[in-house]
Amino acid sequence: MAPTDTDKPLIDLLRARGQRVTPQRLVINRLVRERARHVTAEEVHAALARDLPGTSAPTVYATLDLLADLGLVRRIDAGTGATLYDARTEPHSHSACRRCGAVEDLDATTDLSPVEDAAQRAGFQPQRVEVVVSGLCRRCARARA
Amino acid sequence: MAPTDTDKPLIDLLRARGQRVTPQRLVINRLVRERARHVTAEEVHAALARDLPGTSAPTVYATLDLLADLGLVRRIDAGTGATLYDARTEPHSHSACRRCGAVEDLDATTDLSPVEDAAQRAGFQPQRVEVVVSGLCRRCARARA
DNA sequence: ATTGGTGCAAATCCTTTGCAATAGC
DNA sequence: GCTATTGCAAAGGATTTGCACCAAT
Repeated sequence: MAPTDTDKPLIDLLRARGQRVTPQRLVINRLVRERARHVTAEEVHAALARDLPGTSAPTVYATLDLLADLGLVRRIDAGTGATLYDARTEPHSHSACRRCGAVEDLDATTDLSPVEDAAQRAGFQPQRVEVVVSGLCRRCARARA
Repeated sequence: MAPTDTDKPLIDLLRARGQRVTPQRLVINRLVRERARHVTAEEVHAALARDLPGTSAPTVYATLDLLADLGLVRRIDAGTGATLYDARTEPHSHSACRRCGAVEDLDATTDLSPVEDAAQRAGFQPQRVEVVVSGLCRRCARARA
């Protein structure tokens, strides 16, 4: 498993936390990055069948959660059934189609600090703010008409 | 099943859509309203054991979704496992604790129209915007320290 | 050599589906 | 009476757990 540039941040973070560098972690990290955004655990698992056969579903889930903890990926709960993992970690919103489940990025500049402030005022310790617009994607809106 | 004031809006909406007025629908509607906010389908089902024994889980789910369709309740997907149903339908944000799963209302005045606009620009037909702040509630933040 | 990670299988949790029986309209 | 709703049982999908083995440090 020769280290690549993609691996470096992960390796450093793992070492810093005294956690182990395993092929599963490296490959899953690569997969999430090279794929289109918004992958499900299931999609990662399927892709692994090629790159690292024998990898188990629990390992995929554990590793994706680890990457999220490390800040390398972002978890998205768009209410479409499966949790999505996004290699794009900077703040952005998502649209989620109620009918087909498609989730897309939205580039909107909204100041969400009032929401975080409200949370803090309530004694809550905010870590992340998620904005999901639900409705109908272009295709499904057309199909309905 | 003597009609109450709580029932009226539901009855009117059902009639308008040619749908039937059933005891299950009336009671579930009442329950969601009289309880604290953010009830799960499971909680409603449990409460029904008292008010209308024998009601099935599928009926609870179908009815809550119907109420959401009618605009009488709001579905909330806070990423805490179960879908929540909220009798408070006007726009407001939520905080969701990563550790204990507690979901609370947040009263923050944020203009979310830029997000809706971005969605529309992308050809998406927005129906609702959901804002969820995830982090640690007061209790869990204290417990961790 | 330690012990954190992994794979396997099974369990759990939430929700939906298929179908016959029931009850609104 | 017609057909939407219901209940039952069972299936389904996503994720987690328990435990023995393996491999990174």
